[in-house]
Amino acid sequence: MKSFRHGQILKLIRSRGIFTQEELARALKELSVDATQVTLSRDMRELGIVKTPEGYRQLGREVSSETSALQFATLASEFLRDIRHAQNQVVLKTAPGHASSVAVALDDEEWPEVVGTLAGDDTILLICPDSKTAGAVRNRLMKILTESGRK
Amino acid sequence: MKSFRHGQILKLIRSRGIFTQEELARALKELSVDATQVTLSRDMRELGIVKTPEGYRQLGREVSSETSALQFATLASEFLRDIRHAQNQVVLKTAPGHASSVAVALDDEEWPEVVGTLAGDDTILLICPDSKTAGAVRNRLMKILTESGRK
DNA sequence: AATTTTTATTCACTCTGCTGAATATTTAAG
DNA sequence: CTTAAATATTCAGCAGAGTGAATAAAAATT
Repeated sequence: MKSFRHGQILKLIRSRGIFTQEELARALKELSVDATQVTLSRDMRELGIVKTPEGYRQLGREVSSETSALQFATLASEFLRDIRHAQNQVVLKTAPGHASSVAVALDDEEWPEVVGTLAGDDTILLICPDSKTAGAVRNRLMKILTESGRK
Repeated sequence: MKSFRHGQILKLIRSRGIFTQEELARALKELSVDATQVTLSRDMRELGIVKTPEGYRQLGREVSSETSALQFATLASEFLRDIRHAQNQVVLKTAPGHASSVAVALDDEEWPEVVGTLAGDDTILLICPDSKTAGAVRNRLMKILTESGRK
């Protein structure tokens, strides 16, 4: 529900003026989305929404920093199937059709040791500066997998 | 971990003969994947792997039937941001880059009321036979969202 | 400045998916 | 047919994410 609620929140604050979180809660309810003020407060932060005299507004982009790390780990443990290392590249295999999703989540993490990312249907190619770094990336990925799922 | 383990299992049974689940467990361990026989038994079923005189073999495709329903609901509640209905079409908005992932999961469910699916970067277009069906699809999707996340 | 309104935080609960230990069942071997 | 090996199932525990009630803090109003 969270993501959909986020979508509806953005839609609402763009289309009309919303001035309090309680008001937002009522507006969401009309769209079949139930949420308390507590939840909305969290959402505001996660979406990077601020209060202005003209109502709530989203500034810049979503605050993905805290979210994305979790998201990549989650997606990886859900869809990542293989990790291979060749020269300065790391090749990831995912479940069919899920490569771009995993790649986007990884991209959001902005690893300095990854120069670029290319996603096909079930394959992701990571370009690293050199072979050694590629190896390190592979290890880092493995670690994420074994640590998140815990066995 | 599960998905990666699945990937490694497939890699193993393709590259060399594996004849028991205990043997598989040992082979996996060398790839840094720990799993008990219980887990492997489940994996065999989920992957549609059968035992043959020449070792384990995967037949046909993955048995996604039980898995995919969960997977779509999970992905939808994670990435779906908006649902709109126009004529015989339903347009879904997702988080940037995650459209194909959600579309694939939905495709796997093989809803009879959806004639076809097209995914871009953050948008999915569902084609239905007619406007009424499209409306029903929208409702069904909404229901999945509100029921899975439970408020 | 005092009071009310609005927003943020803390804490605990729930729900879901994954896993393994113990155990039952099935299959293979003798 | 009996026994041993391999596999499947049941049950319970664990961990992570999301949420709300109660409450604290901050902002706005008077």
